[in-house]
Amino acid sequence: VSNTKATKLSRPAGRHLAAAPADAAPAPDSRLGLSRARILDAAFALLDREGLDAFSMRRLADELGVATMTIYGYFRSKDELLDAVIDAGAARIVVAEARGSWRARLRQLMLGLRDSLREHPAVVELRLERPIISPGALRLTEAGMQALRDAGFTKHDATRAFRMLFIYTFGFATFGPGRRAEADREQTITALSALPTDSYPALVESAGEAADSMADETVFELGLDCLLDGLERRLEAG
Amino acid sequence: VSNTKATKLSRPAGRHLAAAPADAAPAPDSRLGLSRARILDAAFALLDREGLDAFSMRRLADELGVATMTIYGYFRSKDELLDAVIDAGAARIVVAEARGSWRARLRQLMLGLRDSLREHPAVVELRLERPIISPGALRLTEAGMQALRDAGFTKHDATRAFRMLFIYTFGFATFGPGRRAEADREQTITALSALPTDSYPALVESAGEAADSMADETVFELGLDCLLDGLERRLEAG
DNA sequence: ACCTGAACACCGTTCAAGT
DNA sequence: ACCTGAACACCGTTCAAGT
Repeated sequence: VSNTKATKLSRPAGRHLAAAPADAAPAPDSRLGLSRARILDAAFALLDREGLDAFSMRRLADELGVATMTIYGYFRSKDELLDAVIDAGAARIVVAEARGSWRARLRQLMLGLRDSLREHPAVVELRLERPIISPGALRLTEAGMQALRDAGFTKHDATRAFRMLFIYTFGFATFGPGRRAEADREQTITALSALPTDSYPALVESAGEAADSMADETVFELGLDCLLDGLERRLEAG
Repeated sequence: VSNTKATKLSRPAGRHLAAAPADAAPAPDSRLGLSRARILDAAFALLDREGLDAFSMRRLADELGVATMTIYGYFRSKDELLDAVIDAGAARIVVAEARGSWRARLRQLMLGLRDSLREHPAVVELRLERPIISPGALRLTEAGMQALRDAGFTKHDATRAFRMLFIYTFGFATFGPGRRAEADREQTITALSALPTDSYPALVESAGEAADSMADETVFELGLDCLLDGLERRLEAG
């Protein structure tokens, strides 16, 4: 009942994976040793291994050695299953211990979130169509809100500041350098070298640097620190 | 041959929509008045109207009053068609005139990008799987690079700064308040009111503000200004 | 009760055939 | 030459039937 892939777990994947929300399908007493938890683990592994496009109920059932329709005894629909995957993914987000200044605490939280999202790209893809609020994700929000409130931000400003940091981090996980960072870098070189110098002077001049930035992981921290600079400035201005 | 939906066009949609890259399928001499441009316009309209999930080659063909396979005479595959949609979408991004300080220029550029992305959510969805470099998108990059180089950033720092702003803006378009902002706000209220006060004190205390922030459009500008603050600070520090 | 195969309404795409 | 229907290998899900 454990994940095939080694992942940072904030707590062991077990009972909370099996817990069904009130309006979800019930978990039957399986004859095949099936359970919501086991199905979710298999779904997670399949998603991490082959991505959202390759995921289907039929393939998941094959993976589990079970008829396709058997899964529908545990999850009402593909949508409900994917919602549960998100919940489980959010529960695996590492929430760092609160240490140091409000800046340091927020910085650590967002770096942890970035790392978690990088390990589960499918969760990021799924987020597109659903709001980002599940009990797991909210533990992170709680820690962030505590840091911001301790810093002196009002309730109004703290929620907006957290949301800005949260969206930035999800955005970077989505559009930042990914699995194909090196391929992206090369495609960028090709695209930029085809540009006419007279209408794209600044870009042609910096073509090498621009291509490198496509694979540059430190851009995340640059943006994060800039956001924190801005918050600090607003805090000082009152 | 014009779009059914009124959109900000940086230049009229016409010939550039029909132009095929070197490795794309050729555009035949149609008997039905079909062309790459007409197919792209229909695809754009369908995507904007019903979203990526509802989009299919069969539905697009229906829309055009044509057999499904006819489209394959103009685009080799669904993938090639969607790539062309992205190119056309990127070409529609409004690039503001360069006016005022470097800060003001970058700010305007990113607000224009945000507006363009909001009008074509499907383009954002498509971006997930492809690198963000097409001639249309690069006009924006060129304008941004000019502002940053004028400000005094090195080639290296300017590319990283632009990428950070670009990713932030795409992230906001993806994860920020969308069509269902009000629904998200309400779902958030529900989720937060179910939290136990003792383990989520900061969040429960700010539940109302947190829910409001889900639909708050001004968070985009808060983050943008924070990022620009950070850049300014780095510029002054040298 | 838990599990399953057949069937339905969809996909993208190949391929041979129409005009 | 441009266009098309049938066919293939896939989907998610319903529904009636197996054990």
